[in-house]
Amino acid sequence: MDREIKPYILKRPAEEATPPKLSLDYAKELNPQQLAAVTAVDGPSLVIAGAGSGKTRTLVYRVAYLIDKGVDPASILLLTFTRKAAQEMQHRAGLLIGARSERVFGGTFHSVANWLLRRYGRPIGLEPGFTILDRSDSEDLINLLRAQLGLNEKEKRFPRKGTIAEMFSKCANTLQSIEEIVLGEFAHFSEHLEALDKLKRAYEGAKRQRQLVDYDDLLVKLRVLLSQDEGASRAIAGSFRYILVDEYQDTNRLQADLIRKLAAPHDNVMVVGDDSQSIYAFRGATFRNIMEFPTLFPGATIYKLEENYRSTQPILNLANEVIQGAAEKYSKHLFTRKLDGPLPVLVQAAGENAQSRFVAQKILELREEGVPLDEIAVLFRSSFHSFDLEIELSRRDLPFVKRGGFKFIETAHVKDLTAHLRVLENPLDAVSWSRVLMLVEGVGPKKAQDLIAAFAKAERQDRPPGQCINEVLREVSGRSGRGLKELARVLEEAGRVGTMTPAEQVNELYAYYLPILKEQYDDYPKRMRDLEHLYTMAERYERLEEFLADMALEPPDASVANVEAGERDDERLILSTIHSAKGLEWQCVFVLWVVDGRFPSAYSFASEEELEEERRLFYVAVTRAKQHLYLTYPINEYDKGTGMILSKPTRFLDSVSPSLLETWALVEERGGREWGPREWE
DNA sequence: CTTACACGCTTTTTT
DNA sequence: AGCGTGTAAG
Repeated sequence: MDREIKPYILKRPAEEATPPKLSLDYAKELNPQQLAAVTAVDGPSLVIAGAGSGKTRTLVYRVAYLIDKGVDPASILLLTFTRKAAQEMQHRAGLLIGARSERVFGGTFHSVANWLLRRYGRPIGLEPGFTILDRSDSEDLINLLRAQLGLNEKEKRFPRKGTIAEMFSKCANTLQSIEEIVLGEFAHFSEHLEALDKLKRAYEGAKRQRQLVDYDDLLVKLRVLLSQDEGASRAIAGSFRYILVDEYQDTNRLQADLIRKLAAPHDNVMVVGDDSQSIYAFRGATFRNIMEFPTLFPGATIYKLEENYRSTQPILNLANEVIQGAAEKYSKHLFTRKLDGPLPVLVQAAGENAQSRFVAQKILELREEGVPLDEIAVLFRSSFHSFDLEIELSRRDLPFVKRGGFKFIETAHVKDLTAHLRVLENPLDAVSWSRVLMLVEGVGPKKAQDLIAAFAKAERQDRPPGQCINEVLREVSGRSGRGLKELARVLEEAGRVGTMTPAEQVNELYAYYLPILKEQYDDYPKRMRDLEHLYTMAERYERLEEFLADMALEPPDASVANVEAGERDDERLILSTIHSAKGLEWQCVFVLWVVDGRFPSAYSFASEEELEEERRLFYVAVTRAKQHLYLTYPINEYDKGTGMILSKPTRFLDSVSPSLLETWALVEERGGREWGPREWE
């Protein structure tokens, strides 16, 4: 029997329907200053956007406006501070003008440079499969070379690997020589200048030879490419006709120069930022970029966004007073129409645990009052400042996620497993090789280096490098022989080109690594779950190269334990370093450890410039709050680092009029409960 | 000569 | 918790 077949129409998603042309009423959706910036004509423009003044909104509408006017989305370059920010803007632009926005080229400076270098980098000696070194990888490589050059003979105190990496990084980001950096900022190591210079050359040579690229190199090499290879330079600069840069106050000299070069053919650059929120000087950023933009791009138009849509007047009053003390800034005056709201509160706690208990208790109260948990954030200067609070929150079953600080990808077991993936992708990667080899029983630093040297020797033109390496591994006899043969087997298995997805490769290597993991860590069950998490992340990729690059450039910031704690409840409290809270906002914000010595950190006491940066950091923290702001400071805390007893609130409140703050002191409840949670444990 | 392991010291912020 | 250093064991 024949059945009648009825057609059922599958609709195209709404976004793909023909988008309206210039249908947005820009004048209605934006205030006059925002509108002026959004509809600015071609040429350079600088948007000074105070905290909460609708900076993202302005950028999103600008993108929409350009596309609406007929600009090809693919010719718009949107440089943001995190890839998340780029995605969010693309999404919001999509809501305005449809799917065309997806073709906007957006990301961080580093991810854009990564993309361009893989595509155009050959002329300057970069193969598309190059490996990105994260900070600890580059430290490891520096350490290796230092040993090889015999520079760790300890006659005089030689800088640690971390310090050396910092020096090299500063050179790259501030466009200065090693001599300028050492004499200027590390004068106590100036006697080692010659050795450091030699080490720096060795480091650069080793990276070049082995197709390794550290974070700074991504930018440095792009700059080299733009100035040395005319073909690539024309192709790149020609494909971006409009450049938008977010968070311009946190760019460094190198990045400013890149923008200058990318925009050379047309000068269509709009940079957006707030000099008062510049908080990345430690990695070479300088708010002078924003001050000097009009010099770099003569004829730039300046727009100022001064209406704050985020915070109440009492919070803004405090913020304005705090930043009043800053030495150098574009003058701007923030105002709001939300006149009423509670005064910010300065809370004195008898100690760190009292502070934690206050925060936890207050959060429970706020939740009773109807404030959702994900509208509350706890901010702090340094990642470890929240350890005690984290324990307190777990005890009370308050779900939270922590942002900033230690990254998933940086944990030892995840690094171990990815090192295996990386040697498959780039057999020249000596840093990963040494990590991989040292995991084998009976192999230490010496044998690992010998093996890596043997790989280079065994290499022959007529065969793939992996094969030569495996032969070397198989020939080893003695204590480590068995382990190395096993390693060769699994690498061959996982390395079959083209037949395996990244996820399958992870799986293969996981099976090999598991016994090593169990041997090494007592808490291996937790770590196993992290590695399974790595597997699910790998499933999203088709190519190993892409997976590894993304892991280095945009590492997921929570370890699995945290994520799970959060997923029990879709509402979760945010704990975050102030740096990671940049650009975000909450109904209620707590700032921990607002005590002189922690905030500003005692490290910054010596330098006026660093103190200024801490002040701006405090300003950023305060301006995250919409309604409620609690600043807490424990007293009588002994600081091991400096030997000081910390008791005084941050100096940034010294000049603030008392009428702008409520002050509370915590008192223990009398009677019933004589014990604190500490003894109860 | 190497590897493995124990102990004390120091710890900012991140692409 | 991780790094560098010193020491015992292979």
